[in-house]
Amino acid sequence: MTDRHYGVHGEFRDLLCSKNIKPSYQRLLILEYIMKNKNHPSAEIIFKNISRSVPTLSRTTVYNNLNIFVRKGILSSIKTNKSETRYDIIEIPHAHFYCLQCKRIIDVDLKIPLYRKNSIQGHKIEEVQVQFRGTCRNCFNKKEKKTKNVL
Amino acid sequence: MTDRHYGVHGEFRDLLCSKNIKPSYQRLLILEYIMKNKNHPSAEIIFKNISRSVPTLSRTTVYNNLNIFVRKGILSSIKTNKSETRYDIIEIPHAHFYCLQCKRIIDVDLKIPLYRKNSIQGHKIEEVQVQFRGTCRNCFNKKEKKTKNVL
DNA sequence: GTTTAGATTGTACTTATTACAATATTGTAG
DNA sequence: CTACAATATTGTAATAAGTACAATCTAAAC
Ligand SMILES: [Mn+2]
Ligand SMILES: [Mn+2]
Ligand SMILES: [Zn+2]
Ligand SMILES: [Zn+2]
Repeated sequence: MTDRHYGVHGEFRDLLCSKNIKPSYQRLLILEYIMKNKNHPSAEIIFKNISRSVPTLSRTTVYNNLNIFVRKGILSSIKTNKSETRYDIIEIPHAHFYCLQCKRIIDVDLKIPLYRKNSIQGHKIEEVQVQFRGTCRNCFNKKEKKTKNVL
Repeated sequence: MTDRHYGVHGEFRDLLCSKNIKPSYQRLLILEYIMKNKNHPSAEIIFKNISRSVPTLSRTTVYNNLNIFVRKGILSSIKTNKSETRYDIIEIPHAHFYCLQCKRIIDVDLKIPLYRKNSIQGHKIEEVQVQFRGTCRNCFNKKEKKTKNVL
């Protein structure tokens, strides 16, 4: 909105410009949110959090811009068990662990040659997603404790 | 429905029984469809195809039973770019290629040690999904042809 | 300051899926 | 065989995530 505000987001501003996306106020806020909260948020979570400080924000704006960011290769969209889409910054390739209990998506560093292939069995690869599903460390420990208490 | 019909599906019948699922007429048809059409169908596709011969079939039955099959470990649910869930038999582990053009999900044989791990970084793994996205061989060739014609 | 392209907003709509209650089918015990 | 209980199926209504679209707003170029 103001020049001062834009100044604060210099880094994100440059990223958007480099991808030919006009760095609007809302776009910067959305990008900033994802960059600073690397927890693979959904559109709804992003909307709720930003609209606390910007009550005029529209859900449509969030959806629109997330789609633009994905198309332009800034974000990747992650689908889990549930029906909602979640978002992650595209930077160094990594895998994800989706916890069926707490619904968190946890980064998993995994060095596999897969990420470098640009075609497989004749099909042209644009993106690779490796997703584990199960019970995360936290939830597993909690369950263990409960079991012990019962004994 | 009839004993005769059950007989035809002996193999699928046994599979369901072994998982403690009652082998109802509808369940056998759904399982049979997925087993015989290994093209990762959606609930809607399964519904449309089976209801051609069984017009009384309800969408809810299809959804219910697909969910049961997933919970019991007979099927895995695959999420793509689009919002619909697609289904695959759990047998030998393999990866998938999702074509962004024709929306087909193509099996990719990929021998990676990943499949055998049962935990990663302390998180308990129940399932691994490797999904490539891009343009499949078919669609890529079609595009090539078009480009040639233009020249 | 006007113009104009593009961004945002709010509402209505779509699509996939689930909740739920009524009905139907099955398997079992008398 | 018949009655009963347990489970499955069905149809409708509801939900949830996301998209279409038209009106309004913004910004930056002239
Ligand atoms: Mn991540
Ligand atoms: Mn497959
Ligand atoms: Zn967890
Ligand atoms: Zn294709």
